[in-house]
Amino acid sequence: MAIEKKIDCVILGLLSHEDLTGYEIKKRMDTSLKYFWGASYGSIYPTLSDLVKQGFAVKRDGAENNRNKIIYSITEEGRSYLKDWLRIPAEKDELRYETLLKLFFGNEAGVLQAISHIDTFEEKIEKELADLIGVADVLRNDIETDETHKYYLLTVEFGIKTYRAYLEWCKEAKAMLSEERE
Amino acid sequence: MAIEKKIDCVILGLLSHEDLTGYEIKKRMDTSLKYFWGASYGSIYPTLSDLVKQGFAVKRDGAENNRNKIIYSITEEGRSYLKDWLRIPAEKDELRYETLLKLFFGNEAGVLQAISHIDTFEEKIEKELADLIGVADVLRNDIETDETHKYYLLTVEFGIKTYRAYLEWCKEAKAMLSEERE
DNA sequence: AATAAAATGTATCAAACTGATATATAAAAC
DNA sequence: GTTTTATATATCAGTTTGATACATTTTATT
Repeated sequence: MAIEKKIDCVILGLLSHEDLTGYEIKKRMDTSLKYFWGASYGSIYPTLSDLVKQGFAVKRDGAENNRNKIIYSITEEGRSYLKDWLRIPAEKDELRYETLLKLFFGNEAGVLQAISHIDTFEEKIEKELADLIGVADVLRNDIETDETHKYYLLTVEFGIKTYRAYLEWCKEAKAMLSEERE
Repeated sequence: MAIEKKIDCVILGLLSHEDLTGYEIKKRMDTSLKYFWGASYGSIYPTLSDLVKQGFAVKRDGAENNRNKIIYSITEEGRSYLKDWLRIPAEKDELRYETLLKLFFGNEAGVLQAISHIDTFEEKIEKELADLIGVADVLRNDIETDETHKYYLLTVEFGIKTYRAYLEWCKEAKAMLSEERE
């Protein structure tokens, strides 16, 4: 039983915390995980079907009150599969920054345009850093209540550290580019 | 003429510096660009054909001395397309770190395994940081000769800054996890 | 000099994944 | 009372990866 797709493991990871619908899984991706992982509906829904077929998850009808939703739970086999995946070292840590790409080819467009790209990046990072600091504060408060939050906080602190480094770089990069102009 | 695929722009960007074969483009991806962008043969060769069809590149037979290789050059139309793309702000800066994913679900596997993932990450980053520092030294020396190297250096310094932040985080994260154990 | 190994070069393909979109209902806001 | 937003499932064309096949040339080893 080879450990293949990452998306399988991510969804099982989320289901190991709590029962979720496909829609809720997508929400987790777009909030808690968005700084280091992403997934689209086009991968989530088919994967949920596969997980059920493989016996790693079970679905039940969640029509309790109102809406026709499908709630998924992890099985023992699923939890064991997840643990196997967690044991093996991470294979790939990848960054894909269009900002750096445009900067790399900056000679074609000139200094002013390069500075403009850095400005845009800086603003975005400042906003996201403020967000992350907020999340970290909340997490530090209820870290005693929920064990999983300790690990969650670790990833948030990774974000805060690197975003601060990004902002330092923005300042230095712009200074370097500006001084070239004189 | 909408600006669609990123891979088109990356290849045109590389061709704006120098004429290249598909194989050489892949090499650039795996060296100069690898810290912030990647591409596979499966996207490079078909894209080169498309670029020729669209008139953004021309190919010529490079069988001068020995090997049957195909050398691609950017056209004026290609350069103009590239400039258009460089003008518009970056749309997506994305991080996809499996290490953070495994850490996020760390509660399932425990503190020791989390520390082990951080150790692996730390070692990899230390190696890559040493690499980047070497590249930066080389670039700073010939920055006068080649204008494009100024922009190249900017992206390398981004890497150095963030990798140092990563290493700081590794230490703090491990300290936090270790103290929890007592 | 012979042979093995590594590098250069083009090319394709199944499988994975994204981004967009379609559809429908329920809750909230105006 | 009506528009807008949120909840919820689902699919699909187009993009991209990772692996592999194939062939030649250069470098390293014996």
